[in-house]
Amino acid sequence: MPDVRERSQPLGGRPTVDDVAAAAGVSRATAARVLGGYGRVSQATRNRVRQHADALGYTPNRLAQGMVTGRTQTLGFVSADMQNPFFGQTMRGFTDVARSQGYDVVIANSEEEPRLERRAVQTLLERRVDGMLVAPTELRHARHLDDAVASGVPIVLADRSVRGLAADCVLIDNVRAARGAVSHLIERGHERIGVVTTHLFGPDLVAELDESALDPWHAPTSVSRAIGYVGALRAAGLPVEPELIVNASYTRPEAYAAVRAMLAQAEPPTAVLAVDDVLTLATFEAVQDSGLRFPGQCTVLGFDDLDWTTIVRPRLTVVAQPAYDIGATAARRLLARIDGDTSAAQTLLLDTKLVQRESTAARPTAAQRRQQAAGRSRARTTSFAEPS
Amino acid sequence: MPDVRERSQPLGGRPTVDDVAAAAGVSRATAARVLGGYGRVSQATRNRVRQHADALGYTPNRLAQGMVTGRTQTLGFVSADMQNPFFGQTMRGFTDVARSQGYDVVIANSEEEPRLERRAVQTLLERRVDGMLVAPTELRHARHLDDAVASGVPIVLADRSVRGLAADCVLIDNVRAARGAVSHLIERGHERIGVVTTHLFGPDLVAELDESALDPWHAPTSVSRAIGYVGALRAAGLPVEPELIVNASYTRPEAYAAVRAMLAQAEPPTAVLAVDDVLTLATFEAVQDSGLRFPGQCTVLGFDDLDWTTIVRPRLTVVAQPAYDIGATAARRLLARIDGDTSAAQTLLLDTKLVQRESTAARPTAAQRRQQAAGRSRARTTSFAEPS
DNA sequence: ATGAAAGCGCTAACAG
DNA sequence: CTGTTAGCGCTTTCAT
Repeated sequence: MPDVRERSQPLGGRPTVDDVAAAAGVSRATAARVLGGYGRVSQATRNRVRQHADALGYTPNRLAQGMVTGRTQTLGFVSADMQNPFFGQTMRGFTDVARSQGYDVVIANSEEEPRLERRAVQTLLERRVDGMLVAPTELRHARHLDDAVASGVPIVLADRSVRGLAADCVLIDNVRAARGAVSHLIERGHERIGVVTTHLFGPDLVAELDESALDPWHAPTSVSRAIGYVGALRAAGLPVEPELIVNASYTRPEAYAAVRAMLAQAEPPTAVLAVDDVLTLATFEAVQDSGLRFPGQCTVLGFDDLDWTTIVRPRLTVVAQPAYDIGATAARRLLARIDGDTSAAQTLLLDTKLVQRESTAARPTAAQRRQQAAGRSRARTTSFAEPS
Repeated sequence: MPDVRERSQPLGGRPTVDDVAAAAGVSRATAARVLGGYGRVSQATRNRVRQHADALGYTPNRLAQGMVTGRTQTLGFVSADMQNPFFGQTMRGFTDVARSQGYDVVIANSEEEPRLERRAVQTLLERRVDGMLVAPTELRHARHLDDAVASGVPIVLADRSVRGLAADCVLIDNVRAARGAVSHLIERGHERIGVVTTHLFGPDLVAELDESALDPWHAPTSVSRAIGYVGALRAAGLPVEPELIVNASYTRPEAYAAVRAMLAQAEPPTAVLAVDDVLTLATFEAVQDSGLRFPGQCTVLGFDDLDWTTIVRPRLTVVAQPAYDIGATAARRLLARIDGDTSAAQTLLLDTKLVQRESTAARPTAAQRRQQAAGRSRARTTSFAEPS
């Protein structure tokens, strides 16, 4: 058995390959070969080196390895907010496949701020990550990403894509997903359907939301989804009514108030699509509190299949995004690039799923449809039973 | 203006300090001094170096820096599951303060598996992180953490603590938090209170849950909270009834079933405490579906203040944990250690908050209390209106 | 104020 | 199969 203290460490100084080599009585190269698991070494010396290595408590230094190999076995992940469930799942998928291939991941969040995103990307570059995922903040143009791509670091965009950027991209077809959801509502007999979205900016929302007027591939996801909503109505020959389009700011209280306001109009919608998890929460609450209890009077169809959507009664029908898969797929793309894939940048569209639950099980009643057609005053229904 | 292509890079090879030095016509040391921001350099040469640096697109190599300085400006974060909202918030707090001090963070999740945790810690050690947070899986003993501490890397435990480990620790007083919640229920007149927890293991749950029988500081959080529940009942002179203690496995469907079963007994509780977010979700759903509508018949008090707790009516009273602060505080502790703080390991107890909302606003009715006393058959109430 | 030289810990030819 | 020799890009004495 080798001695445990063959060479004392000078204060936090961990043993190195040289220490192990000296202890085992072999050259640095040989020790490095067995410790690093490359080259050929006889079984005998291999054992001896290993023995001394863990007697000394040897821990390889990845910095040094990266220094010479040029690979750090590290991937970067920059998203708007790791706390958001969507990105949380995406991150999970990303790290899972990364780890399965021996990669670790360093994270950074941009908070939707271009400045922070730039800084994050810069830091990752300094750390010499082997590749990075970014959920970009600026969709029309991102100089720092162009530079990064040009420098040769594999980059994969997730959730959103940047116009003209030559990088792989993993996302869903937001227009299609929203269109499918609204079509589902139309099939179930709804004719007056609202939408709760955000990030619209033009003075004329309806015109803005025409698919031909705006490139939905480089627009915020909420806008693309609103475009899908309009598309579905148009395809069904239904009118697009500005008063049914809620352009809320991205906070729950404000979205709540905006939805309540929409619901308070003379002819409220019989169904409303909310285009992301936060808006879904706010919309659900607003509909519930408005007294327009669904699914009888007003149905909610949400985005993102979070846990709570199944504890409410009726359970919510939602458009589920493959968040985990987006992350996992992005990581795989990155690893492929790292392994030398030099094919043209590709955009991977992952499927969304309309999870049909009770909130859209019922169709509007005959009375409601009459009302829709005639435009009478708002129907009343019993509100939620209050705590006794 | 310096030339943009002063020295061509041989294929992904980024410009180095030497390149910049050559371009600027100074020595490597001088260039390094201005680029690294240390030592004294005249304003004139400093400008010149900077100029050439960004003309070349110089990006410092942190690996090399770490190699020589021994500091990587990196912190590690290993938790059970980054996807869990609690850890998501903790991670956010952690990374926020880390970044504010120029540190990045690499993450890993243990999935509650000791083997994965060990591997994660090992990897972080190889990466020479300057410190790491770990939410430990094994609470009685963790050799790998002892080793890590011994090797000199600052470690901070979060959410849970390991017996006998000489490391800083940031968590809440779980016993106290649960006791406070149950006391709140008792004050509101409840006398028959249930608890939904997990990870209990003994044959005699009640005996096991005696604070004197088990060290709650090194038990799973759910067990510590159950101990707090028992403590509150005992302090109020109320009996601890085994049939009111649900020991569910940590999955929503199983917890749901277990709670339904408890609720189906002849004398259901008038209030039940769920000790974490998942169990709260399951408990809420079970109470709702049981027809024992709260707060009239049965009240739920949950753990973790998630978004959905305010969309249900009545809104849920919960014990809120300072998840973000746990992460932020842990990071600060780590940074202090890195900066040379050699004081004894300290345990920081952060406050929880009982967020009182509607679910515990009402007291049990006279009828219920009579029933509790007499032990009659279960009361019936109108169930939720079903979709029409 | 600036330069020269010596490594940090490891891998990668190239010899033997 | 094993040893020798160069560095990777940077910081850091120690001189000048």
